[in-house]
Formats: sequence, C-alpha cells, structure tokens
Amino acid sequence: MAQPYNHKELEAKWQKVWDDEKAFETSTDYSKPKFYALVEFPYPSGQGLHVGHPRPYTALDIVARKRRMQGYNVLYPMGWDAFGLPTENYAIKNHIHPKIVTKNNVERFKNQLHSLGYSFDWDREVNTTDPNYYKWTQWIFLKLFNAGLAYKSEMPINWCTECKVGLANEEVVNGVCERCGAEVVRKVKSQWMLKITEYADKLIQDLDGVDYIERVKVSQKNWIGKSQGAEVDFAIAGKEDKLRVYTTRPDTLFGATYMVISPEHPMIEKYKDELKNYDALVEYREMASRKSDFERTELAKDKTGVMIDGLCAINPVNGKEIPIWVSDYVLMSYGTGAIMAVPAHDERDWDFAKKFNMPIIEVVAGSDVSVEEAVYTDVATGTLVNSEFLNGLSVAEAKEKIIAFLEEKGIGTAKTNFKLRDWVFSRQRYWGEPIPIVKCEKCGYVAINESELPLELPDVESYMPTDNGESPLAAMTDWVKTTCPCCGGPAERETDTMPQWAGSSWYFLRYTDPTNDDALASKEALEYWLPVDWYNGGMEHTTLHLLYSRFWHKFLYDQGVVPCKEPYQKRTSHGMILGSNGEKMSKSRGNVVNPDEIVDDFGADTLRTYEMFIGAFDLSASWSDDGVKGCRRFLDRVWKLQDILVDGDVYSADMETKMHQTIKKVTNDFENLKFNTAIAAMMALINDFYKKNAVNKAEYTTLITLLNPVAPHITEELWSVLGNEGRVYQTAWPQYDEAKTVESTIEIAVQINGKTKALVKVAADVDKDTAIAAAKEALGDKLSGNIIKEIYVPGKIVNIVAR
RNA sequence: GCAGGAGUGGCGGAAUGGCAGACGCAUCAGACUCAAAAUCUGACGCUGGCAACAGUGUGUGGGUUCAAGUCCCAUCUCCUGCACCA
Repeated sequence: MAQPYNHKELEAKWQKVWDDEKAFETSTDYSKPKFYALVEFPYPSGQGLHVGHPRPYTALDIVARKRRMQGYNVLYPMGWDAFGLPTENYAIKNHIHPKIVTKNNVERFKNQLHSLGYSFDWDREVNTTDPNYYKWTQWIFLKLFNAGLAYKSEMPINWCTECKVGLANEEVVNGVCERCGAEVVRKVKSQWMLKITEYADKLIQDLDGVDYIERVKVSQKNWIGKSQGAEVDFAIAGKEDKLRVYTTRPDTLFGATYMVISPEHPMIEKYKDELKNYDALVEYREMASRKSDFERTELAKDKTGVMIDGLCAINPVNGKEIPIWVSDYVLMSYGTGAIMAVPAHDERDWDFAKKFNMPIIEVVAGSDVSVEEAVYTDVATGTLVNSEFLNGLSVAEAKEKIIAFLEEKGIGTAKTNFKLRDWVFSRQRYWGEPIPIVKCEKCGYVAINESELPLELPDVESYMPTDNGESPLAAMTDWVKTTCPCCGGPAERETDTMPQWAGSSWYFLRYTDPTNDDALASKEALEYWLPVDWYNGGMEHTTLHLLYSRFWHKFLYDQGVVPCKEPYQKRTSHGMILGSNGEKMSKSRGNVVNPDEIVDDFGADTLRTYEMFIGAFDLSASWSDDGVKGCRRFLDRVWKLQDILVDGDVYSADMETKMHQTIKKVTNDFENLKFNTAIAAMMALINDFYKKNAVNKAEYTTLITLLNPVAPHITEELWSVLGNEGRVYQTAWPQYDEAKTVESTIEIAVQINGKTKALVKVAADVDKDTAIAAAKEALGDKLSGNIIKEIYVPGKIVNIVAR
C-alpha cells in the first residue's frame, strides 16, 4: 500500500524544490521561441487573496507550464497594482504609512500565491508604488505632455462627495461612486486630461488585427461609440451668430421643425440681455444641474424644457424660422451641445414634440409619423419626401447629396463624433504617482527634467484629503515650492496625483526587463517579448484598463518606444466565482470562501483542479464544497493508482487507443480554455484503470505528465515515486499519434427514420455496403416497409429511411 | 430601449448536424466493518412494465433535414454591460 496522500507535506516540499532549482526562471536566450502569458496583476487589498483570483491565474499557469514542456521560453510574471484608495483609507484610519500597509499586503498576497504553486517568475515581480517603477510611469506622462496629449482643463468633473475625489466617467456607476457608493455630483475643477480621443479611430480599427473574444471587441467599439454625420450651421434671425449642431441624419434637414440646446450652452449667457425669459432659463439650468446623471436617465421618457423667448433660428435649407428650446436631454458634452430636432424620425424628438405640440413633418416615406412606433425609418430602404431636391432619393443618396450641398454653401461639413471622452487623469489624493509638472507664473505648466525622475512621493503628516478638494500634498509647502526648469524662477509643483489606471497601463512592458534603469525596458527585450501572446482578465476591465493600456501602447508605438501597434495579441476573459447561493461573494452576504482554508484542508492541487473543473471558463460559476471534495477524491484516486501499478514500459494493448485519445483531448482542451473537459477526460482514464485493476508505468507516467499543469505538486511527487528521471516540469509534453486515436472496431447506431433501433459493431474502415448489411441484420424484423434511402455516416450511424 | 451571453436530469455541467445527459456531486443498492466513516463495485432523465422493451425528453411555438440541444424564423425568461451620444 502506498503512503497516504499528505498534501501539506508534499506541497511544501515541492514548492521549496522549485524555488531552489529556480524552476520557472525566464530565459534571456532570445533565440528560442517565446510565449508571453499574462494575467492581470492584483491590487493587494487588506482582505488577502479572494477565491476568484486563482481561476484566471491557474488557467494561464496551466497554459504556461504546458508551453514550457513544449519547448517555449515562457514569460509568466506577476506583480502588484498597489496604488489606490483602499490602502490610503486604511492608512488614514489606522495611522500607518500607506507604504507599510502596501508592504504587508504584498507580503501576504505573495505567500498566498506561492502556496498555490504558480510558476510565476518572481525575479520579475513589479510593484507600481516602487519609485524605480513609477519613474517610468512619470516618464511616459512627460512624453504625453510633450506630445500635447496631456493638458490641463477647467471642466465639470464627476466629484465623489465621500472620497472627495474626481472620477472618470467609467468610475461612475448609476450616478454613484463605483468604489464607495456615495453620490457623485458635478463640480468644476482644473484637471489633467489625456487625449485618448486622439486615438479613438485607431482603437477601433486595430481591433481587426487582434484575437480578442468577440464581446470584448464589441464593448470596446460601443464604448468608443463612433458615429458619422455632419455639423450644420443654423443662422439666428437678426444676428451674425450661427448655431452649430451635430447630426447623423443630415438627410432629414427638411424635417427639422425646432432646435434644442443644452441648458449649459454658452449662447444663453451670451444673449442674456435680449432673452425675455432669461430667469426661467436660469432656473431650468439650475434644476437640471441638481439632477444626477441617474435621475436624468430615470426621467428619460418624460421630457422637460423651456422655449427661448427672444431668439429664433433659420433652417438653412428652406429658410423657415424655427424656435430654439432648452432641454436637458441634450448634453453639452457631446457634439456641439445643440441639435436640430426632427421629430418625425427621432424617438426623443418625437417625445418632446408630442409633449410641447411642435409640428412633425415626415421627410422619409414609409411610416405613419403620427404614432410613436413608426418614428424610425430604415436607413437602407427609406425614400425622401417633402425635401425639395432630395425627394425620391434613398437615405444614403440623400446624405451624400445634402453634405455636398452644405459644404458647397459653406454651412456644414461631414463630421465624425465619438462617445469616448478624454481621460480625467488627476486625483486629489496622496497614494498615487506624483505628476511631474510644475506651474511657473511666467512659463505656465512646465515638465520637470527627465533626469529628476522619479519624482518621489514625499512623506506627509496627514493623508486626509482636504475639504476644498486639494490633494494632501498641497499642504507640503517645502515640497510644493520649487524652481521652474525653464526660467529658473519660482514655481509650484503639481499636487494632484495619477489615477490607479496609470501604473497598470504599461506594466506588461516592464516585466520584459524589470530592473532596467536606463529605459522602461531594453529594445531587445521589447522586440523579443512583445506583443503579449495571451492576456486574460476580467470583463470589468474592458472599457477601463484594457482601453487605457491600448491607448498608451499606441502612443508609445508612435514615439518609437515599443515595436508593435497592439500590446496584446489575444485576450480572453474568465467568469466570476459566485458564492454557493449563486450570489456574488461578499462579507455582507456571508458567502465568502477563503482560499487559505481550502489549501489547508484539501491542498493547493485540489483548489486548482476544482476551479478548473467548476464549469466553462468564461461563464460565472457557483462555489460548491461538495465539488471541492469530488476533486480531492479524484486526486486521491490518482495517488492510489500506485497500488495497482503493474510492469510495462509501453502502453498496454487494450489502453493504447484510450491513451492517445486522452493526450489529444487534454492537449487541445488546455489551449482552448476547456479545462473542465480536459480534467473529465483524465477522470475517465483513471476510471478505466480501476475497472481493469491495473495501470503500467508508461500509462501512469503519461497521466501524471498531462495532469502536471493542473496539479503540479502531487504529480511531481508521483513522478519521483515512479523512479522517473529529473522532474515533470522538465519533461517533454506527451505526444499522440493521430492514427492511434482511432479504434479498430467501433459501435455504430442503427436508425430507422432517424430513430435509434439497434447498435452494431463494425470495423472502423468498413465500406458502406457492408455497414448497411450489418445494420439490416441487427435490425432483423424491426425493419418493414419500402426502403427509400440508406445513409451511412462513417464511424457514426446507419440510417434507413423506410415507409 | 440597445448590445453581448445563457436556458439540457435532483444539482454543477458534456455533446465538429449523427446513439442527448460525458465527467463530477447528491441519492439508492451491494462489498468491506461489530458499527459508522472512508474506500471499492453497481444503479441512477421522465412515464408505463417484474423484465426484455415501448413511449417520451434539451424554455415555448413553427420550419429546414434522412437526422436538430446544435441550423433558420418567431417568442418567453434570466444574467452582464451600455443607456436621452442627436
């Protein structure tokens, strides 16, 4: 009898051996074929590792281990996205420096990850809060600044009333702060902005060249929100001024019966003295600004507005005077903040027109414009009516003609717009990268010299953000007061810091050469390792981190810093692990599972196996303690195969086909993220061994090798128990022979009219006539009526169509 | 509302258009045991039948096909994003 499977002893033993042997060190031999596998580096929170972390980490660990065994030079690194609010808040509460908090959390996370037996190359660990790291985050910022892509702007930002910090649009969820859930209000502040919009087109176009799962591509495209249309100038009666609008349907210009401007539109202030109802307009604006984004959305159906009394516009194509309204359904932040309303063919305009009794003129034939459902007319099939020189044209033709007309008259141009906004890059917080800019009274905003990087975060007394919205750094007079690198005069440092997204926007570059002092990474390392071959991460980062990092990468490509346009060749995404009740794990729901306990009770190999077996990798899955037990039982059975070990250095005859089939299945399934079925195949294999009560060394060794990426500790132990040379991790991945995956005799189903009536054994290479003859014999007198058709699908079925 | 995904036993989930339910869990039975646990073996969609077997079955309704969980049309439910973007 074999010794009992003692996971604790054995996992500690092999983790130490791998460390001592530097088993997973990445080679700097750049002549070997490379494979760069990447998982999103975690934020080292105070709660420690969550049971959700191991799912993606184990998945790519499996792929990485398998690729190593297949002869690739594999880079599978890990690091810490360690700047961020929770650490700072914890520091404030407990009066501990965020640096210390981070250090402790990182230590804990690292121990936890280590206990799971991941093949990360820890020599390449990075930490975004390390000055040697953020030196290069700042360096990239300076590049952006020098290229004119970083600018300061007075603008209304999303202000979290609880965190006292400006948020990007992406961080506001249903009108509340993504982090703390507090109300978000609009507040005007001077902010650093990054011109991600400059790259909007490229960020869409270059998706064609990469292998991302479809839903990631789709959400990125929707988020960027490209639309093509035209800007058109409407004259204002009796004024020199024009009112410019953006529309995607310039073809419907003849149907524009009124205009709407956003409550914040500057025109209201400009003509305040001439507006007879200025007070009412101001009142409406104030009411609108008090509404949160959430309320605006909630009230979407019920349109509100005020007509401007004192100004009216002229439709440029037919010279008709039309009123101008103010309504909060028009957003100042998109297009020009003003629209032409075509109620016959736009649902929102239709709602508004119905409520305020505005005329509705049909300009695209084909529907009854008096009922709401008919508002929209198909772009491809509609024909223009009531539109003078556009009459009879299709929508597409009319668009072309009207744009040409507008351009010729100088009253409009074709225009592409994006929903994507520039990235609000400032945070009024301590625990982030200092922005390496000074403000000089003479020279304005000036970049500090590259030689002064990293601009280190100074120690402060208090990390509390101030009520006036300044960063805690603003109170550090000594640090703030500096000299201008340009003129040498007195200057003040920028006291805002960067958002957490900064450090994570380029970390995958640093892994290729993590200790380089002269560059963010050497040219050779970047040339060799990029792009990342396979990047797995959460869906929640699709419109944030993934988009931001693609933007930075594209910028660095244009600067000649990186060798390729896109950072990640392949992007996959894992599903969430939910609590056993099917709800998201959270303390308040009391359904949190601690990975440490699973490792302790069942072992890292069991946890890894379970998380891979739990279900389809890209779908969410509920935790099940019984499922964990089942996986432990599987590993126990793998272990106890020792008891039925028999002689044999080649696969036994009755197992040969099964062995080759299993190797093929596991090999393919690992590449396709189908870990659940790969493990199922291995379970089925050992069930066969137990049924015949024998496994030979060749078979056992192959099983161990296939299972090694999933359960590295137990398989390494069994490898040595079997007396094999070296280690499993140094072994070549098992090969299969396609010819040997096919059985010589097979059982096929015999159907009458598509219903299975019998089974029959035939030779795999049997010809059609023989197969059908065998099938008829098997059917015997079940077969009756006239045979109309006989179908033989080799290796699958015989179907006899009879009537 | 728009986009993406998912609906299969008691449960988690498998199925290049070709025997639906692999594999696991739970359950039941047998072996071992004084007994229990663990372990091993077997059964296990539903209905009828002692059984062989027959019928039926992948959210719902149609369709294509010799053959549909899989393809097409319609429809319902759930999840996940986005949401007055002109």
